[in-house]
Amino acid sequence: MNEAREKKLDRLFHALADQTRRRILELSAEKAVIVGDLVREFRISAPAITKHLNVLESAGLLERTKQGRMRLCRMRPESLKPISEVIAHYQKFWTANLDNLEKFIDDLKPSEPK
Amino acid sequence: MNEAREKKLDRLFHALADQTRRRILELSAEKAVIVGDLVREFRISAPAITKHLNVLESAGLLERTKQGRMRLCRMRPESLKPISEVIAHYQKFWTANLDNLEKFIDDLKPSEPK
DNA sequence: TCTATTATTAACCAGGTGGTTAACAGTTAG
DNA sequence: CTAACTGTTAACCACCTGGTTAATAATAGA
Repeated sequence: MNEAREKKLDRLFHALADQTRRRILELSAEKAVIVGDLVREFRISAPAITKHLNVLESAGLLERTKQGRMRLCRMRPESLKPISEVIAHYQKFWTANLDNLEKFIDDLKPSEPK
Repeated sequence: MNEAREKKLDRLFHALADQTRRRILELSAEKAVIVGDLVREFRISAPAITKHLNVLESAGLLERTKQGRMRLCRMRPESLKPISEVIAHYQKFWTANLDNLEKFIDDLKPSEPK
């Protein structure tokens, strides 16, 4: 019943419970993206985008930096760790696909440090 | 842009974005639990619990069965798979802790089939 | 059958969410 | 300095959320 952690999870799950926000994360995961590009990508107003960015930022999922008169956004993937832990906690109840997961992890490894 | 899948993710993430609902899942993950016990566990009214159960059920996270005049609830852990996939998609961006994750998976395995 | 128990539905309420338009602020370029 | 561009803030709106109490439905037990 760690209250702070529970509130953080509230913010994380809520931030992810929206298609537009998940899309923003996807677009900003690999490289920083300009806010204006997001406004052009989605068919909603600039203030609406700003609000989504605020939600994502206050959940810790994204960080914004200034660059000239433009703002850059970049997802912080490691912010998903708490959710990953929650999910992992329940995976033991559906262990049927455990081998698949293990294989997936192996595929993920870039290369053996040897 | 699979619309149905995105809506399912909306419902899943939204259902999880509440401490009470996450707690209900925790309580009902290992064994079915009686609705009345949930009402007693939390300090909110019975109708409030019913609403939470509706949210969880419509997200596919929980199923209810009748037993006499009582209702039993049980979490469906495999319903978390879609979220697990989303998270896994981003884990490659925080591969620093990949070894820890791998170790975690190994710990999870009940025993080597040998 | 009549009563008590268990849970849901109905009706309502305060507060939050996601969208809008209009106004503002900061930065770059002429 | 002035004008244009980029993004945020302010004010507003319809709708949803999570809670309440009161009424209802369904089952069990006397």
